[in-house]
Amino acid sequence: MSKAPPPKPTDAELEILNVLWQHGPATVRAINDHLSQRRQAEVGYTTTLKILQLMLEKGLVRRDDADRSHVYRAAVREQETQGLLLDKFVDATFGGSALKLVMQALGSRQTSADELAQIRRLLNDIEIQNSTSNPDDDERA
Amino acid sequence: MSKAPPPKPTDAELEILNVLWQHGPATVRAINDHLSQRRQAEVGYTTTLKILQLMLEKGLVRRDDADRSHVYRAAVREQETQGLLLDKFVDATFGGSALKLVMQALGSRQTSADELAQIRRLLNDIEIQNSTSNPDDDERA
DNA sequence: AAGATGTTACGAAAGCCTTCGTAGTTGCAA
DNA sequence: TTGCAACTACGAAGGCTTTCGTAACATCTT
Repeated sequence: MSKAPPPKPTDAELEILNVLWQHGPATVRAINDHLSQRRQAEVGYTTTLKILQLMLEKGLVRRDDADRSHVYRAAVREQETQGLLLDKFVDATFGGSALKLVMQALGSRQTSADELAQIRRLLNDIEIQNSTSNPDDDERA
Repeated sequence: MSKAPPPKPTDAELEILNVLWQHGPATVRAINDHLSQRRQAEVGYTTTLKILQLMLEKGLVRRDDADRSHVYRAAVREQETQGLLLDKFVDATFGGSALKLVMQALGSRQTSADELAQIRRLLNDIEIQNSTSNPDDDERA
């Protein structure tokens, strides 16, 4: 008996969320301009409006309708949402194995030395965390 | 002027491809059994059949209809298909940054020491490749 | 030969997502 | 005040995906 979990956004909804995450709260007009720029063609204004209205019902965005031009802002966090989508994707495409996904992402794609270094740093952090807070994992060898 | 590229499989199609990749060529009956087992509930036999017929039209599978029970097999490779889906997903969800995806996958998820080691090995391989075949990348520091 | 069983082909329904047209409203300008 | 421009709300169409029912056909058994 409480707030329903925020649902998985669709493609168009995710595109809008990306705009909101990147630029902060915005009017339909502003969002629509960003979308039109990001794509090849113009996006119908009412299309963007409609999707935002659906997103409002789903709880993906909030809006401030004090002014005539309503201002929308993301109601879900970027990392959480990405994590949710990632889970589904890993399940459907890689049988739930995050390792396979990472291997594929790094393997079949050119990765710069910079990025590799960042990943190395992350690996170190994770291993430190594993061995300090979780000494019984499987750290032999 | 030639063969159209194989289209992006839908969720149900991907599920079937996973069965075919894992078990090799199979009849509709066998595929349907696998799907029913993998899910909670029974999958309608004709549902599986229908999807396979659509996949055949799209070029995602081939079939041998020499026998009365046709035998289907994947017509697209696992790695290629996963790579295709991964590209779309990275674009839509992480703005095209494979690095962000990897960080998220490794960060918000417990990863075993085994897996970390495998990733380290892959990183080494990649760096070796980068520095041998591409000495001018950006390897200062 | 006849019937039961299993298989393919096909049509269609239901649901979801995206898109857009239209109507109604509000605010501003002349 | 009248008219124009911008905005919201809403309905509906179109497309795609998934699901299933039904019909037609082949195969095997008795």
